Amino acid sequence: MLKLIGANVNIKDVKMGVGRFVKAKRKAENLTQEQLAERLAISRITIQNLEAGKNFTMDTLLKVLQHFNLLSGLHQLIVSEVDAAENIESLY
Amino acid sequence: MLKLIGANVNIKDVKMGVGRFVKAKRKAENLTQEQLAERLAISRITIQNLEAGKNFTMDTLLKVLQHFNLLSGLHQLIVSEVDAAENIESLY
DNA sequence: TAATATTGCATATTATAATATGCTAAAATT
DNA sequence: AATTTTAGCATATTATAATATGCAATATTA
Repeated sequence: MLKLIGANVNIKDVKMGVGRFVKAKRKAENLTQEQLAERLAISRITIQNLEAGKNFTMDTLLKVLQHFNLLSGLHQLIVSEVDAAENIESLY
Repeated sequence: MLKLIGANVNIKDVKMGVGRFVKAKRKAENLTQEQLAERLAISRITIQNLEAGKNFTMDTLLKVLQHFNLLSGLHQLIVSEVDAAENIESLY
């Protein structure tokens, strides 16, 4: 079966993607896992596991995103999605 | 001090936003916490905690997003961000 | 508005994420 | 290329997310 637009993404894929993303952002700032970890007051192993696509918590992810100045943008995105979702139901 | 564009978002705010978002999407499908939970093979309490802005794992969030057909979109977004981040470093 | 269903929340238990340590492989530095 | 630094990974321990249960407060429905 030929698949034109790529669906069938599983949860593991997304976690791996997040891991690659964090690693790329970290490298872009020339930080070691150890350096990033200590700035977020978490352990190197937690960064290592996140980058390796293991399961992790929202707190860990959000600390990382906060370091890369992505927290406000994410929050705005979520808020606008909430408004959209809440307004759709209020239309009926 | 007057703040024009809203920064200063903290981690708790984002988790609360995710909670409101999930609740709105769930309500839009007329599902109870119990119904959503059983479809994702997790407990109602986990949905309750997520919606209340407590800490939660990526697996929990991604199961929820998968139910609302948002996993592929998120994955594509991440992949494009990874490409951007990796290409920026490869430019130098 | 009475009955029923759903949600919020507290406590206790279980599963697992976060952690520390130690080692090996791979990069980076000299 | 030898040395030093960094990253990956395994095992064991600790902290905490996920869970079950019970009950009170709200919604929802009859």
